Amino acid sequence: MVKGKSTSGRQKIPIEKIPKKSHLQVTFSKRRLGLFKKASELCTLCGVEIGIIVFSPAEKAFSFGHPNVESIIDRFLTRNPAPDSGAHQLVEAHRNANVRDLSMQLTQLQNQFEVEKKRGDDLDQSRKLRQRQFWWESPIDELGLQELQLLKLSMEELKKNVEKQTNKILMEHNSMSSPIVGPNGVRYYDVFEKKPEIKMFSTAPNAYNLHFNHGYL
Amino acid sequence: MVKGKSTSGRQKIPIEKIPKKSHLQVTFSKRRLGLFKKASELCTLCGVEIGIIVFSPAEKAFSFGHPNVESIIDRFLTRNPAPDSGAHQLVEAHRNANVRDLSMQLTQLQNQFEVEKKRGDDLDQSRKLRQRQFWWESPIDELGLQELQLLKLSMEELKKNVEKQTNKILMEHNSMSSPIVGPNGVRYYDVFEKKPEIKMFSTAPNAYNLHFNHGYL
DNA sequence: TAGTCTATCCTTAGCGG
DNA sequence: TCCGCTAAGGATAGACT
Repeated sequence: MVKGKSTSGRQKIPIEKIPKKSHLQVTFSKRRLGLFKKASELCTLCGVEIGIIVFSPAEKAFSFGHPNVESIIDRFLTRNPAPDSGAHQLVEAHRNANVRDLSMQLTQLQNQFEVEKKRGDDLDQSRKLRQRQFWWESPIDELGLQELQLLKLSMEELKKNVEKQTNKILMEHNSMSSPIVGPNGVRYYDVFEKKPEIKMFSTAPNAYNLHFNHGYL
Repeated sequence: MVKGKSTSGRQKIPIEKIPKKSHLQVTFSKRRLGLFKKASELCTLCGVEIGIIVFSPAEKAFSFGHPNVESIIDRFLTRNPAPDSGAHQLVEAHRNANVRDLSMQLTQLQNQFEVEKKRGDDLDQSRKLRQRQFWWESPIDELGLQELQLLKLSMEELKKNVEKQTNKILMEHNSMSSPIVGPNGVRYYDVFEKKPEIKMFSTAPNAYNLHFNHGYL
């Protein structure tokens, strides 16, 4: 879409029953989530316990509770002695215990779920970030001229460095008595118990801010 | 009061427990009222029934309810708008239904959880796989001799290909009338409405099974 | 403890996909 | 239905009263 004034932005609405069903449904969803979010923030900020119950226009029950709705209700009813027989309350309490158990499992699982979801999202995002950052890994025919030229220069630089490194390793080998591939199947690079310590490539000139994985080029 | 920067305006605060008691108290009051106001608006806008219970840090209970908290709680516990006058068995049945609901929610969430966890694990694994597969992206001083030689050959190949591609694009440009950078700030490669269709690098000889991201080298 | 003010930050109405 | 976007309107942290 073109830049200019694409969408309309928020308008003021009077606080009265929304006549249009579809609007009402959307507003209900959004504001219910907003309400629960505010409640959750209040929980975290002030370390308090909150329970919310909402009956939707379609008589469906939504609830929010920290740590869980049942226990809040339980506590509230206990503090406000309801018109109930004492014996009945005992039974009630017992039953609530079961429900509490379930609710607690639920809440706990919800938390784990959030954590896992976030992990997945983070990984996804870092993958996307990586794709943007390492533009030169795109299929070559999708790169532009400027990018190709940059890549070419960087390649030349890198090639020189690789040659240097190769020669260096070869020279080190020539001054050693052990063979490149040992008789026991020892691979040639197993003989480097100490890796060369000079990070030759980290200070390469004309690096053009490209970097291989860890900041080297 | 004078115009110039009299008071400080809202600052962002992290959503975590407020350490300072006095701040916490103020925030609790303000946000509790804000929460109740939001709830009231939701009631009016959508014509729904809401009950909220908040236990303050000082264990004091605050509640909001439309039409009133007790009826909401009752309805929630029984999932039945009718007051439990005599039909205790009915209430019982509804309560059991409530538990069943919870169990179902739990099961459902457990399934979702499994799915999300798997997604996370998969992403993680593919990242690790990628690190093994693209060994040549490791810091250069960690590569062995054979690997370096391989890399060098591949680099020479790649460099040649990049040169070819660059020249091709340059030649295409020279045979066109439009300038590389247009007067309106059109970037040089915007003039390619059709990307070159030949995937020159996908059939490059001596590719040594290396590939850039999508199988090209 | 509660109310006011202001500069920000956050929420969400209206659209579009 | 649910997602995202944009910008107007609303909520609120901090300071003061």
